[in-house]
Amino acid sequence: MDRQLDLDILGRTEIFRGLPASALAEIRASAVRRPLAAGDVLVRQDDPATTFFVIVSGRLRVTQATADGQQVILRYLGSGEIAGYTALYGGNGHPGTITALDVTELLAWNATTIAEFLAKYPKAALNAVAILGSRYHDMQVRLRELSTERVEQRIAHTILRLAEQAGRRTARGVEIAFPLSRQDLAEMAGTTLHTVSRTLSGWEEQGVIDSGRRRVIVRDARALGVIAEDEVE
Amino acid sequence: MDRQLDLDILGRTEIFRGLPASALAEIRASAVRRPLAAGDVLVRQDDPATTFFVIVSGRLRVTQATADGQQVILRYLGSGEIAGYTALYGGNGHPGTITALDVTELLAWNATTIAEFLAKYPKAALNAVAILGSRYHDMQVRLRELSTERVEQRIAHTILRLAEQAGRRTARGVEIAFPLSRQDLAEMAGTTLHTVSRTLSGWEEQGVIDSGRRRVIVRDARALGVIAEDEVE
DNA sequence: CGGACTTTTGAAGTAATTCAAGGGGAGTGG
DNA sequence: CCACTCCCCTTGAATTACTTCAAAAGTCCG
Repeated sequence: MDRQLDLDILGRTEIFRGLPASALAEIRASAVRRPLAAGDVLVRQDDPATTFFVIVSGRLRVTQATADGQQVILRYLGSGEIAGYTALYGGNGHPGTITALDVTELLAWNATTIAEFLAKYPKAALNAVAILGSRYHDMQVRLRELSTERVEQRIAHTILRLAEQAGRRTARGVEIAFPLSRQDLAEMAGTTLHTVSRTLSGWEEQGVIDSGRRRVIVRDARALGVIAEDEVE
Repeated sequence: MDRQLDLDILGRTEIFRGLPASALAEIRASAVRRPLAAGDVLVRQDDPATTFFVIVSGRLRVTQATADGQQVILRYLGSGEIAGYTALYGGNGHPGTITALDVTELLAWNATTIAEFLAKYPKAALNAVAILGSRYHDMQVRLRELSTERVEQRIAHTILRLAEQAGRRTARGVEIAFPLSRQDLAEMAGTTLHTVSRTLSGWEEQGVIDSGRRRVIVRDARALGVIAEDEVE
């Protein structure tokens, strides 16, 4: 029964979507459940990529740090998404540190098992191509934003993206469904928490957003979109 | 004979590496040769991704532009590399504009053909996973650099990367093997041509590099590495 | 040798960071 | 239930790294 549940879930993940039940059963048989508590570290930056994960439930954050401790948030991961993609192709080491934000449930395989599975079921390999292609695409867009936009636009784009990815409709607007501090936003938008704080204060006054301690609610997504796109002249 | 040559070349490309000769012959049979002159545009940003390319010889540049004309150089592509990865999985549209820098020779397939090929030969799909994974990885590193480093370090990292990717040993040092203007460097490092010019002038005085009109030669890679890594305190 | 790019360099301006201090909420422990 | 503590957030003021503006000097190519 638990098995059955997992098969349904597996069949809806981005990597195993579209596979026949027999394949799902096979991959399920070699999986290991891995529960995490909030704050647990799943993999550390530069660790060898020996394990591949699929997120059953919960939320994780991927960060990359510099030698002197500054860090950048590369991505948030939610249920159905993969973690530890480097294990799919024998890459060098994990590009970042992955930390659980909530209680999180994962399925885990070792790198060789998953690689063999991709070779056996082309659909899974094609899913992997699509996942990595679209993540690559996202990064290109973020890189361009970081290069060409001013801070206010970048913060706006960051919030819009988070709202789309993890937004929850509420009475007051679209709320980002996990705790998000000023510091977190700064590490996504490439700025400082001070600038984020000042910017959000301004938007709050204009009624564009609503925010509090580690909480952001988008009240007027359209206005935020204008801020994000508006080129200054 | 021409066919034979192409099979050898195909077998050495990042996407078709490791495939049996029969598979290579099959993929060659459905390929179309596509020659480009310097300056030709292969695909335009946001165009639907209908075609997939492998570079036989030459060099291309991938840029992404904003609505108001600012642009960023996402990547340079050389022989053996793929272009138009979006066609591999039916992604939305090309993330950037791809322009030939030299006379360039490509092989082209339409998206459905290449997708079927990946499904038929898992090794090719796994190669694609590795290619996209490593490009994704590169972008994560660049994003982190752009977020946390100051301009001088970013320019140093950019030049070191280019020297590694397209460096040619010469008597005076490692020369970047294609024309590279201050503007180009600025669009890779996220700054302006003025700042690049000033920075290179300084390095030239110190004997770290040698440069001229659209030319950069790294004389002292170690010194450049120190500049790139040195955190300011 | 003319003309179009590319590069250089100075000077002024500014967006955003850094420095600094204080305030407020949420949770904990007495 | 109140007080204490730890984060997180806010806001001013000073600083600065970098851009923008401006002009001139190279350099390559036809």
